[in-house]
Amino acid sequence: MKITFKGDYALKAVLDLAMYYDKPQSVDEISKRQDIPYKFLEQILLQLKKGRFVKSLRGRNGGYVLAHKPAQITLGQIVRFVDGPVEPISCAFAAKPSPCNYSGNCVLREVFCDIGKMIAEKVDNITFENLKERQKKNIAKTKKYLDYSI
Amino acid sequence: MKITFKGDYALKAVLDLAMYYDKPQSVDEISKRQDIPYKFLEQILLQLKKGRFVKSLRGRNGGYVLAHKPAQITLGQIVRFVDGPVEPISCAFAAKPSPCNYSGNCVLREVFCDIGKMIAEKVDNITFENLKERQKKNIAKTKKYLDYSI
DNA sequence: TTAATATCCTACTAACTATATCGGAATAAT
DNA sequence: ATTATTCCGATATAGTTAGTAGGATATTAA
Ligand code: FES
Ligand code: FES
Repeated sequence: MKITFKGDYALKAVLDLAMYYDKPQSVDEISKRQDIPYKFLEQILLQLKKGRFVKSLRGRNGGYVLAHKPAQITLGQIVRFVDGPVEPISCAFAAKPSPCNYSGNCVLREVFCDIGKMIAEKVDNITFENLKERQKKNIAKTKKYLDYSI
Repeated sequence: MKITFKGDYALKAVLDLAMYYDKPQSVDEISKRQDIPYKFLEQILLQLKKGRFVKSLRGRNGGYVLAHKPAQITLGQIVRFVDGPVEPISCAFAAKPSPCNYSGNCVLREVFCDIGKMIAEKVDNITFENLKERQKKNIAKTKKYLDYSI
């Protein structure tokens, strides 16, 4: 699993939409809050829309909303959709593995598959509801710290 | 962690040298046994030599040998040396992390770091002695199967 | 001594990927 | 009509990947 800037931006955008679940957020708002280049984010959200992770509302006061509840979207889904398989090498892909010649008993493959499964289990068990809650706690903690320091 | 062809080839080459620990193996032999393009492998072995993972013997009857015992070389060392950090994104690099603006309390970073540590722990605890033993068992198993099927 | 067999070294290339930017069309609210 | 927004396709630029090419240098066997 290599997470590119694009993938990272996508995760941030989805998390942002999870935090503001109730009303549509414009590309501009997300872009500024998450510090993502506007035009790049535009592309990414369009892609996420094609993947049915978000919905859009066009025209004035438009923007994006999540297509599902945060608890129903996992980190793994977004990462796979934007950055491809989470396994470290193609012979270990869960979906469409392409092993080398010694395929059958390649020890490296066994190791790569182990690692792939570990990663998959992790990312498939983290939802954006989880992330949202953790984010809220982090913000509260920072606020507390700031309150004390003033 | 994304393992490239180059990284995969490097691992195969080192494992091959671990299997034939006693005498030097030429690029040609390794290339044929492991099905790696000759010229590419040449480059890779030179790089591994710079990294002090292998030693070379020049001239006729020359070749490469491991610079250390298989038990002292880990999967992680080779992967890092050839393909870079095993963490999935730069803000989670153990060596030189470069976090985003919300650095301090970025939940995504926490997750990425968790995953990075998982991967690191795995690859740092697999030595080429381990791999060699597993490989031998696999070969024995295949042989047994072939013996029965004849 | 010479031929054969090796490693060593630098440079080159073609295809692909990453990270955007640009310019405008379509849509909807005010 | 004006303004704010999404939508869409093209372009750009730099870096990475997966090699290949051509020769220099070292060692040894005949
Ligand atoms: S099957 Fe992946 S390295 Fe052999
Ligand atoms: S620090 Fe890596 S995404 Fe925020």
